[in-house]
This record gives sequence, structure tokens and C-alpha cells, in this order.
Amino acid sequence: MGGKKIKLDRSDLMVAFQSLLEAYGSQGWWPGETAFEVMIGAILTQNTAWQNVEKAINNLKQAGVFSETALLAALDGEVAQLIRPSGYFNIKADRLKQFCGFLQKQGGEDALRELETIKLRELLLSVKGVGPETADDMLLYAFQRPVFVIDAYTRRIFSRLGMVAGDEPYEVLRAGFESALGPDVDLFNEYHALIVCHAKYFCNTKPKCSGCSLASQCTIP
DNA sequence: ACCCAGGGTCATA
DNA sequence: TATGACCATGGG
Repeated sequence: MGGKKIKLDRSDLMVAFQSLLEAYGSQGWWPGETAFEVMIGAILTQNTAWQNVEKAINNLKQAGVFSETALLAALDGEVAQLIRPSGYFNIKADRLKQFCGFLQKQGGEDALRELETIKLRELLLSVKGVGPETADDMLLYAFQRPVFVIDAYTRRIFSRLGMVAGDEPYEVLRAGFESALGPDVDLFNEYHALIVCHAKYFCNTKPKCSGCSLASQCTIP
């Protein structure tokens, strides 16, 4: 037997959450003015620093290529050059177009909003270039659905806290967090943002956050 | 010069 | 199921 089990319960997770919230404050995610911008950003930020994504988004806006129809009408090469700062620009240009084609085919985001979360998630995952984390970013931050986003930081931090092994399949961890916390859009929103904030500034390669602003009272690895 | 970033796809065993 | 190669710019 000996299967490493997940030990996620609400009280432990809330202690960690409060600790992060007190240290960094409310993050106000997602950085984006519209649901469309959130979704485009979710694709562009795949394995990429957000700072570079902002440049790409600004380029698209400035070129007037920041809408479903404009992106579909633009040439592949043009989109690729505009999003160059975000890396993987050829692949991501195709992913943006694939996604806009999907939006058009589905009748726009208003039509998607009518769907149940499970069905919407399946549809998003059916788009080439949209994997589980990207889909969940969209569900949580563009559609306000109670979906807990799992990323590499989440795996590392809660693995260090001894709550998970860290190498569980994506769906196992997502179900674990959602089950322990219960559906709560605002909590999931703030929690994921705080995890990224904490990891980004203090726990990139360090085993412990020695330079963490939580200092000696830091209980978050 | 090296490492990593708010991942995902595809081929292979 | 589970690795590995690949995609590519920019900041530390």
C-alpha cells in the first residue's frame, strides 16, 4: 500500500492563508480589465514571467489587435512579432488564434457564461494550447467559478508543509484543495494570487524563504 | 554563463 | 502512466 496521502484540511489551509494575507495583503487578481484580457493573459503567461506578458499585451493593444475578431483577422506572423516578448511566440500566436476561433464558434464569452462549470471546463480543455492550469485560471479569474488553480508553486509550498507529496496528478491536487476548502471564489482567487506572490519574491530557488518579509514568524516554506 | 519564469503538446516506452 | 524534447524571450 504505502500510497502517500494528501493531508489537506481546512484549518491548516486557512492558517497558511491568513499568514500569507497578513504578510502581503490582498493581491487584487487578475491583472486585467476584461475577461478577454484575463484569458489572453492566461495563455501568454504559460511558463513565462508576467512582466514579459504585459509587454506582449501592450503591443497587441497598441497595434489594435486585441479582440477576438482582430486577432482572427491578423496574419500569424504579425501576431507572433507583437507577442515576441512573451516567449514561445510562434506557438503562442497559434494558441491565441485557436482560442479566438473557439470563442467565435461558441458564440462569445456571454454564451460560455451560461454553461455549468464542469461543461465549461471540458470545453476550455478541448482547445489546443489550453491545459489544466490555463483553463482553471480562466475559470477562476475570468468566469468567477470556484476552481482552485494548481501550479508548480502550490506543489512546492504545500509539499514543504507536508500536506501533499507534490507529484500527484493535477486533478488529484485540485480535488484535494477544493474538497478541503469548499467552493469559495473569493478565497480561491486570493489564495492562488498570494501563493504566486510569496513564491515569486522569496522562494524561487531557496529551500526556505530566508529573505521572506514574514521573517522569523514565517511558517510558509 | 546559467537558471528560471503565473505550461502544454507530442513522441516514445 | 510517465518521462523527455521542444518551444524562446527577458531578468536575476
